[in-house]
Amino acid sequence: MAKSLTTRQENYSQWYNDIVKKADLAENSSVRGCMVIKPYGYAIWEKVQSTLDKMFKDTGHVNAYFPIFIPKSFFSREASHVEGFAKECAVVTHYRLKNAEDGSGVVVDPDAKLEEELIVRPTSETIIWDTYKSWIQSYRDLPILCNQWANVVRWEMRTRLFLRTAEFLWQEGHTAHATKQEAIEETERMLHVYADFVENFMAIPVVKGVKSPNERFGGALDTYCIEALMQDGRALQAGTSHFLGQNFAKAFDVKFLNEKNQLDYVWATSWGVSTRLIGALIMTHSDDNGLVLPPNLAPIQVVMVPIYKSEEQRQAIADKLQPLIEKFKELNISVKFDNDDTKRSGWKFNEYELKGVPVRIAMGPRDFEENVVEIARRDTLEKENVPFDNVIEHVQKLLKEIQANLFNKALKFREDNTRKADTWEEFVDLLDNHPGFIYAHWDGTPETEDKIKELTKATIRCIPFNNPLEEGKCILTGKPSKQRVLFARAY
RNA sequence: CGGGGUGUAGCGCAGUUGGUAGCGCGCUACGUUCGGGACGUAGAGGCCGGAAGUUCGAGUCUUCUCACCCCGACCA
Repeated sequence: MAKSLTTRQENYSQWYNDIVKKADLAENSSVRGCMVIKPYGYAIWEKVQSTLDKMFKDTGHVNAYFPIFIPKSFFSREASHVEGFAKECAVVTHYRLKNAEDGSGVVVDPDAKLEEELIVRPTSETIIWDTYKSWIQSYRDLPILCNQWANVVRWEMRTRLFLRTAEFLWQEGHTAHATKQEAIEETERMLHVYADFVENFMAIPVVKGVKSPNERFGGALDTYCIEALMQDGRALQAGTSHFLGQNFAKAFDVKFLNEKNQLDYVWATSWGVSTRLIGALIMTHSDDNGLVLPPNLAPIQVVMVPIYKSEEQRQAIADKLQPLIEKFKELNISVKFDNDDTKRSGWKFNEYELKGVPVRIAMGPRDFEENVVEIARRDTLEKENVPFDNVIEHVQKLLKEIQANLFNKALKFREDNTRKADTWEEFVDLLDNHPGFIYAHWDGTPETEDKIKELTKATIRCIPFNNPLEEGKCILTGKPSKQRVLFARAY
């Protein structure tokens, strides 16, 4: 436990893979760079989906679905957008296979070559704006506030489960607005929705801010982001919200008539979070005993394990616990009663610990006699006996407490690993010896940012919102700076 | 695409100077157990990544090939 409060670095990647494997979340597929999300991992993603989806709808958004294939020519319409994605696109060139003449199996039919190649979407701005063109004529058609839950493909050189896979699941919101102001407000609103979700459901504290031009999304005028700090001291971008200006409207010629009967280009935003959030969850809360899930996101919030010697005992305990199970269900607390006779109780304790189930209730013959249950909490691994009649109340309170505790613990970790650097030597020393968030002065130029990245692998994670102004000198060039920005090595 | 590594039972691995394949976990059956991944006994499970070569004989040597992993470049 203490270990998770200091930065983990050695074998971090092995530690991470171990947890993914032991908690049965996902595995590498035999298909290059792709991931199989296993049922338990997917259950967590479904929790993310359903919660976010509700939040989107509460802010006026609706779901839709757009094609997975994007004609190649669409990409060339927005120059900086292509640049951002061209190097990692999967391309469909043919539409048919045939049996090889030498009988060696199937081959691509050379006669079935597509006239124009199709790109498997790495993101959907282009196909969506091509579609929006036909949806928008008047200011009365605006705003369009669409989200889609989809898979996207980015042909990454190196992949890591959840953090970077060739194919991943995400949601992408694409909105169209009549005014610049409204689009900016939407961009900000959705970033705050993300921050709200990540902090209050995933229990991961984030820094909200705006990206430097270098780190900006291809085609955006501004990229807002939430940045979290992982237990090895590296930053992870947990979500982004882009103000796209009129770039895509111009590229796809999407104009509308405003109230003054003037023709104008539509203003756009896009925003997304992906299965990468699961990676963030793992790297933020897990300890040496495995995954630790915040109650608000756990597919199983409470697991009940009976301990018994005989079939009669087993039955008696099951009968005794039954009303609790029903009560939990009534209260919308997801509960699993693991009455599986093929596994021993000790085995189950370990199993659910690895899987991060927040609360475990055990009842054995002794507890049965005394009319108590043993309640164990995953975050601190503490156990206590609770009178049977108080269980429901106790668990309700405990779930809230665990949720808060996980957030506070992660927040403390972040604070303990956030430092200021005033000189280059200090900056480099911190990166090597105290990895984490580093606030430092920067002269504001992309060249300097590039140089810093080249020298140290550290990047500007964001310029935080409400960043205090402060006179200083750039750590690299010594040129004047008006504020510190957030640096870190990142995933 | 550079640099390093690994392919042998479902998983993790061992395999000596070349002599016909083993260990741990898991799995199956039975019994004893059951309050933190139980134990015993008996089993099932392998063309040693693929191809070619050297040899009386190749998991082991040679060449080629394929796949995966790690470290870089790229990235949500």
